[in-house]
Amino acid sequence: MVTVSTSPLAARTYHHGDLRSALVEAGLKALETTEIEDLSLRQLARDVGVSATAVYRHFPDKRALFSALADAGIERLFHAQEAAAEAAAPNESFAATGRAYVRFALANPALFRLTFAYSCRSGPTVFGNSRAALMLQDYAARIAPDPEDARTLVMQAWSLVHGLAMLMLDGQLPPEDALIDRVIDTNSLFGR
Amino acid sequence: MVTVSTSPLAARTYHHGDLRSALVEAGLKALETTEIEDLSLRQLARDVGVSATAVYRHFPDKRALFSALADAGIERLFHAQEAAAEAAAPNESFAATGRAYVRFALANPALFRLTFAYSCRSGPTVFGNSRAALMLQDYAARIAPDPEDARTLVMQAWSLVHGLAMLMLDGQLPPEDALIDRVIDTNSLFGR
DNA sequence: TGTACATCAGTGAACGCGCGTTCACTGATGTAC
DNA sequence: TGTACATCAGTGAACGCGCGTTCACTGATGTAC
Repeated sequence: MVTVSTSPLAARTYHHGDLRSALVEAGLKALETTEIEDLSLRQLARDVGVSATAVYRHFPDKRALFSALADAGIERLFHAQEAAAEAAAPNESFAATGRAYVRFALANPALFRLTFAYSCRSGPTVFGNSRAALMLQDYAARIAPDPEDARTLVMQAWSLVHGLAMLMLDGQLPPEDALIDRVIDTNSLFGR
Repeated sequence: MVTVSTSPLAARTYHHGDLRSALVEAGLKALETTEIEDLSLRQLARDVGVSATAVYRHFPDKRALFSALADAGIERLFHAQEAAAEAAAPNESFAATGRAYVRFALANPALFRLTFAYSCRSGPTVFGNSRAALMLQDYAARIAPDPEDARTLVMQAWSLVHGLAMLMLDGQLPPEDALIDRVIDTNSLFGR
């Protein structure tokens, strides 16, 4: 990767794929160390080695760029949950996906926040319609045969993990691993 | 209340109390119609009818001003919960406080968000130490005799209501009253 | 095979914006003697 | 009772800041004939 050069072409830091995905990658990278409110369109353009105006060839405005980051965030969150489910014992996998949700939030605080701040208006990839949500609905249907009960269970489980994640991110609850395990316990909560 | 005038003294919109509380009041008022990121120190000063620099006589910086707003938000949230508990049947009052928490968030979205965004570093009034939290601990101790269980129950209940509130605020779940009642159901969740 | 032309992803300069904060100041108020 | 003085909540001008977005442009690429 060429990072700095006087030649306009070599100054670009993206070689494979187009500028669009390079910007998204740079955004994900930046969110590892930057708060949402300090993340700017201009900075991402700088990171990629491109003028700020070049961004407008690929996104209508800043919001659209951030929405693309939110989509990527949902995808990553889902993969984290999927991996956790596969690693867990079958009767523990429901709780495992919930715990993975919270741990993902703690590991990627800025991305997690941006995901929920920008996904709601981004169109078809609202979390409620994502693959992660479908997985959750699957689990709920297995525990609660009645569809109405299952739907309620989905919302309860989602609220529980989302609330725990937010409270820990906001410093209201200590972000401790043991605490996550204790709070997200399928058996004690949604008693068998 | 004098609102506009060429006389410097009459231009002030606060008559009773000091500028500090006038600023907090103006902030609470502004949060009814303004997003957090559009709320500025300068605007609040303008609302009160005072120069921006006057604010610095009462708050070291913008963060401190916003933290004062967060404190006021916690207080209001607690009162909403308290009122709901008193209005409910005794065996329903635990759920009632939780439902009031969510309804408060929906009724005061910007204030609710600011409360949690700014209370964590504001010092002694972190929500975890507030009167609202004490009330919650009371309920939990009544349901779960074991102190460890009670502590877990506190965090589960808080996470549930906080998560539901955030998901509804972020447009991930529809902000419907019936849904709040169904999700926050003490009996089905923390079964007796 | 060569030429004319459309396309389109980039460029740099410029725009207007409101912000948080600092500075030296003013002028009313209260108090000590 | 009058005077000198400290206090302190206000003032307006100014600072530097980086932002999102618009504009007219350039220059490489591909295609039609």
